[in-house]
Amino acid sequence: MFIRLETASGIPISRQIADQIRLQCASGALSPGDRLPSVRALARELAVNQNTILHVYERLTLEGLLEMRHGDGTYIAKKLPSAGIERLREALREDAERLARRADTLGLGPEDVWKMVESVFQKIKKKGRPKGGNQ
Amino acid sequence: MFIRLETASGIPISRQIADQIRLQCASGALSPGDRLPSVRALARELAVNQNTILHVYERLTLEGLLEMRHGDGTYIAKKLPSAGIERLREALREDAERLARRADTLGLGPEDVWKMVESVFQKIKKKGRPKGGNQ
Amino acid sequence: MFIRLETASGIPISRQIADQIRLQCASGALSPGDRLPSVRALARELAVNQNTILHVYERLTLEGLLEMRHGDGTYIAKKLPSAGIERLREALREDAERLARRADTLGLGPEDVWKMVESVFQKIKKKGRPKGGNQ
Amino acid sequence: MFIRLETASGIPISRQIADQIRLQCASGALSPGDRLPSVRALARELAVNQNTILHVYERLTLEGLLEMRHGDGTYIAKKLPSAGIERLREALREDAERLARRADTLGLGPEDVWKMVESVFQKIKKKGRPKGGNQ
DNA sequence: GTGGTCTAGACCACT
DNA sequence: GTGGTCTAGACCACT
Repeated sequence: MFIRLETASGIPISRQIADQIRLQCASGALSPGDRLPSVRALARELAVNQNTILHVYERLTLEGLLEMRHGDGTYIAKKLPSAGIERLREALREDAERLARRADTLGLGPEDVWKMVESVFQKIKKKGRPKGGNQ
Repeated sequence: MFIRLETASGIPISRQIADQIRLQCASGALSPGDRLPSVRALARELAVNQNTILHVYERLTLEGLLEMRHGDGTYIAKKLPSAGIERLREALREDAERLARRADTLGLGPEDVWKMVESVFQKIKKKGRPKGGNQ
Repeated sequence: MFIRLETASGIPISRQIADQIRLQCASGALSPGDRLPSVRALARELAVNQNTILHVYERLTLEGLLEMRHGDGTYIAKKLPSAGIERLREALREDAERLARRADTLGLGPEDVWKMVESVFQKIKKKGRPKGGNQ
Repeated sequence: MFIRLETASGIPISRQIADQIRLQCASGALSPGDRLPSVRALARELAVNQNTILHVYERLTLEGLLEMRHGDGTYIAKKLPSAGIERLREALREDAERLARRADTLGLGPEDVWKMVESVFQKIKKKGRPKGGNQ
C-alpha cells in the first residue's frame, strides 16, 4: 500500500492517511478482503506513531470500511460503503478549480498547469501503475 | 479581498486564510499600503470567530507581511517579505502533482484534469480578474 | 452526569463510560441538546486521562450519539440513533440471567438476590433520582 | 465443565473463563482432584485460541487453584486457595447493585428485576443442577 | 475556556 | 506476531 505524506500541507497526517486509504478502496487499488499492513508496520514505514495509525484504522473501522481482527490483522471490509468513487471525483474537481484559481493569481496560465500535471502522468506511466488508472 | 474557505478539506481555516492573504500579496492582488478588512468585518464575512482572524493577522504581522496599526487598521507592510512568489509557485507545483496522482488513482487521465482546469480559466477570463494576474 | 467506574470488573473504563452515556441517552436522563462535561472536566472527575475521555466522545460522535463542537463543547446530538432502549433492556435481561446462575452456583437462592437488588432500590429512592425511572 | 462466554459484554474472554472456573471451584461444582478438559479440548469447545486457554490455566496454576501435570493433564489443586467463596459472593453483590442501578436508569423497578431473576431459578430447578449448589 | 493531533511508552489480550 | 487500552504530556486550533 502506497501512502504519501505531505508534512508541509497543514493537513493532519492521520487525515491524509485515512483519505488515501478511502481513495484506494474507492478506486479498486484495495479490494474487499485485502490485508492492510499491521499498525506497527505502517507506523514504521511512514515514521509516525503507532497510535496515529491505530486511530486511523479504528476510525475507518467505525465507518465500515475496514475490519480489525484482534490478534490477526486489519482487512478491507467485505462490503463497500455507500459513499463511492463519484464523491471523490467531485472533490477532485473542486480541488482542481481551486488550483486553477491559485495558478491564475500567481500569474500562471492553463498551459503552465498542464505541464505540471502532464509531467506527473509521464512519471507514473514510466514506472507503471500497480492497479487501476487509464490512458 | 476574496477569501474562499473549504471546510471539508481538513486544512485549518486559519491556515487557509493566511495562505490566501500571502498569495494575494505575492501576486500583486494586494499591494503595500493596502488596507485589509477589520478583524471583525472579516470574521463576520467568513463566519468565523474574531480571534481566528486576529491570530492570522498577528502571525502575518510577525512574518513582516502585515502591519497592525493600533486604533487604525491593518495594512500590507511597505516592503515585501523575502519569501516570494517563487515559493508559492513551488507549493502550487506540489499541489498539482498531488492532484494528478489522485486523478490517476481515480482512473482519470491527464486530459480529464486538463478539462477541469481549463474550464476554470475560461470562467475567469470571461468575467475578468479584479486585480493583478496575467496570461 | 453520573458515571460509576468499576475498576475491578475487567471491563475497560472507556467502554464503561461509553456504555453509561449510551444508557443515559436511551433512558432520557440525557436529552438531545444537553451539554456534556468537557473532556478535561470529566477526565478530572473520573481521575482518568483526557485522551480516554476524548476517545469515548469521538467514538460516540462517530456513532451519531454525540456532537463535538470545536472550541465550544460536546452535546447530545439532536436525533437519537436507531439502537434504542429496548436493546438495552434485553441486555439487562441477559445480565440478570447470568447473575442468577452465578448466585445459584454460589449456593444463593432467589430471595438472596432479591435482597441485594431491593436494597439498592431503597437507597436510590431515599436520595431521589434526578430523572426518569419508576417503581 | 460449563463455561458461558458473552462476547458482547466487553469483559475479556480469558477473564470470563478464569472467573467461571474460580466460581465453580468455590461452589464445589469442581472439587480438588477433578480433571479439567485439556487445553485443546476446551479451546475447541469454546471456539477460542489454545493460547488463551493455556494462559488461563497457567494463571490459575500460579494462583494455586490448578495444577498442571506435564504430559498428563490439568487438575483442581488439592487444597483450596485462600481466596474463598465469600470474596465471590461479595463480587456478586456488587454486580447485583450495578444491575439494579442500570434497571432503575432504564425505568424498571425492583419487581421487574425480580421477575427476570426468578424465572432463571425456576428453569434451573426444573432440570436440576449438575453438581453442587443448593437453594 | 473548548476540542484535536501527535508522540512515547507501558502493559494487556488474542491468533 | 496481531490489535487494544491507558497514561503523560506537548502543542495546535477554534469560541
